[in-house]
Amino acid sequence: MSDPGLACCTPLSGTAMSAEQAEQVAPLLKALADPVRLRLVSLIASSATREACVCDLNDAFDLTQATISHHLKVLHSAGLLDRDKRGVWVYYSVRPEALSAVASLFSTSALAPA
Amino acid sequence: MSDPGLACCTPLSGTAMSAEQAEQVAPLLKALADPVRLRLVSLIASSATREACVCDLNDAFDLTQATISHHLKVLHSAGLLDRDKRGVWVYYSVRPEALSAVASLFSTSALAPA
DNA sequence: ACAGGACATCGACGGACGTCGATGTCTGTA
DNA sequence: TACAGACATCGACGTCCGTCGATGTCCTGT
Repeated sequence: MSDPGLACCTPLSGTAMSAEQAEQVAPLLKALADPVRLRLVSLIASSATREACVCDLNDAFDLTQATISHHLKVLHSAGLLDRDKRGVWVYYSVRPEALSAVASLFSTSALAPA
Repeated sequence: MSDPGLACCTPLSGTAMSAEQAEQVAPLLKALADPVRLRLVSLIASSATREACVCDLNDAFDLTQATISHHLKVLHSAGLLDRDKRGVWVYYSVRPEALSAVASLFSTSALAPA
């Protein structure tokens, strides 16, 4: 709200991300913005079968089973992981669409570095 | 920690992200995991000169100047924004290295969708 | 039917987060 | 030198987050 003749800079070109788009993507980033959850997704994504059962994920961390279950729930609620119960075990797999939705933020959208 | 003969799945191939790498990138994601901060970075990155002064950024939101200043500080502390005071005004610009560090997560690392 | 294991849920606790009004600091101008 | 404006900092408030122990639910083998 500066004086017209005293502008400090050009008034921000209009190709930036919309507020709605930001509100949509931020929860995905928030779900990933934790070291444990980041490693969880990475462990599942780098698995040979692109999925992993909770028991093996538990063993990869020095955390309680309740805590790992909580983090998996957060990732699942955010739409980043799929959940598949097979018998006694539960298998989580990554949702490529969700991950690429975040990836496109940094390549094609207004956040592209170049 | 299941019985050897009773494994529920292969014990997670070893190409996943390290704990140290996760601890390093998570703060960057946490800084971006907010709608306001996401728009701030987008506004600055999409600006013609790749920078923006705080006064214009203030006008783009229905938030207090103190709140915007706080968000800019968070982004700056995370290494995502550069700060340059020129006279009365302060100009923020994106740090391409930081942004591409996050971008590489989703393209080349263990989080790549394909 | 029963026992045991895999996983989810609950309740609680300490700490971090987003926002605000008020105030401080610095810079250019009258 | 005094003033006004741009931006940062401070202190406070309510809310959300990460973690835990305890408990619940569901499945499988005996």
